[in-house]
Amino acid sequence: MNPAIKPIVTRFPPSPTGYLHIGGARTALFNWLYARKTKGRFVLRIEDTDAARSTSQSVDAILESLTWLGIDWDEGPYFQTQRYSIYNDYIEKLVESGHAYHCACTPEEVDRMREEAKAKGQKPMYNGKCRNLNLTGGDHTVVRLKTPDTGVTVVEDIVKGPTAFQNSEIDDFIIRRGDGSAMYNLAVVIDDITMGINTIIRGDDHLINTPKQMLIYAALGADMPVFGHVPMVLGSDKARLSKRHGAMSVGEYKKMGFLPDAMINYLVRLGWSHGDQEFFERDDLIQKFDLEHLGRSASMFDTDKLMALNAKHIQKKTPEELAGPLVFHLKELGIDAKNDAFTQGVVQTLQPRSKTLVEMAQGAAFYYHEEVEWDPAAADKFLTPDVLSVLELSAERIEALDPYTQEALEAAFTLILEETGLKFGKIAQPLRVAVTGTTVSPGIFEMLLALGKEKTLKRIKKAVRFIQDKA
RNA sequence: GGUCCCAUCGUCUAGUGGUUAGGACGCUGGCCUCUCACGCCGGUAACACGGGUUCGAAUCCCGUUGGGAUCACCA
Repeated sequence: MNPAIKPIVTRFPPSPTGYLHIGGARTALFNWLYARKTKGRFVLRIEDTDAARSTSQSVDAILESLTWLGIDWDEGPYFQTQRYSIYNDYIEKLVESGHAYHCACTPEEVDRMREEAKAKGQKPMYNGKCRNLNLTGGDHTVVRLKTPDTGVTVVEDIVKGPTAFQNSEIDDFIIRRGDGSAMYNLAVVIDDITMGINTIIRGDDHLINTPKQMLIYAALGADMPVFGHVPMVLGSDKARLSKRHGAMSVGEYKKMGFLPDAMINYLVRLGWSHGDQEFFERDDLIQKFDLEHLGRSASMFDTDKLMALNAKHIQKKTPEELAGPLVFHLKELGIDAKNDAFTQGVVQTLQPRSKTLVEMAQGAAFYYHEEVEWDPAAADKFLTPDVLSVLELSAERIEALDPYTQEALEAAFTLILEETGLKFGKIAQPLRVAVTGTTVSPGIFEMLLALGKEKTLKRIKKAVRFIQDKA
């Protein structure tokens, strides 16, 4: 198949009944990647025909999450609620061609049929009562597809392999409700046909719908798309991912300080592989993604691994790229920061030691505070009379530094060490506590540099006074 | 229950008849070191079970077991 002649067209069709969750994001990602890789098109379609559960807030949230992940669409979003007349045209066609028929049976009647069938140990199916009655429709009449009684429908699934379903297992399912609205299986097929979708990658909870949908394609004489059903993402107890497994919406992961690139990297590896490679950047992924290496078995979501990947992506990014998102997370901590040279300097010191942006923001807080806030225990242990003179000397030497660079700082302390005969370990912790307030921080020199001369001096001097007062 | 799908370290996976079964996360020993990290070196740990096919099976077939999905005038 020459892609120049027949471009790949994929789609993502979320139901706006909640936020974009992890599993949905992964499905969207697979479709998007495949479209991008093949230079095809990616269509976004909102399946909002369930009026009771669909909300516009959900639509907004889903669009926002996709945008955050960097998954962009070439067409849409289309809304199924705006396409009812299209579905009806096709349903009429199906009735006229004899592939579908009106059915006047009430839901109660159908329930009874199912009960009776069950009682006889048979499958609970519609018994085809109206099948050959040639009803012409009317109030509360539904339309059913006339499905074959014999033979098999084989889904040539590109991830599961060929999967056969006995047509006798498929009953004459409803394609249009009594109120005139189209049912899911019909709407999906008509949408996919009219939108030119030729590659459908979706969760394997849809695998059982597929033969029904294929029957509609066949009845319409339409080209069959390529199907690929990827396994579900499970929670840590191997049950389908749900709220009780913790965060499941993409938005929550943004709040927790994950990078979109890390999310994408993690999600794609959940069910797809490229040999031993674990770390992928966007462009690399678009280039390497394929359908051949999609996995067939379900996988569990593992936050630890996401975390590790996030740390790697944080390390790979430039301070410029990270400063913006960091500002957002600093704001969450009540810190007003800007994406400027100062923040970028801060980022640089924290990059190798932050697994998330939240962690980075917490580690960065001390840089922004007007006054140092010492951890009592740390101050008690390290801001002691025996380091008073070194701290004073440090302040003196730092004050004289011009220019204030990391090299100059290192040189100044090398000299102090020589003069005093102290080991660096002796003065590093007191200095760290004096300036940051805690015993944990980035390396002394890079940290003093990022903090700036003025704040550094102010804090060391404050520590000196603190020790003097204590004495 | 019927139908369908799935099965390699705890987790994500590589593997497509012949490998000391590889990598990553986690856990862990060590190195590095101004703290915490990063990084580097090493360790731990898997082919669910039973039958076949084959000179030879993680790889192919069947069964068992165990998971999952689905059985609507929801999507």
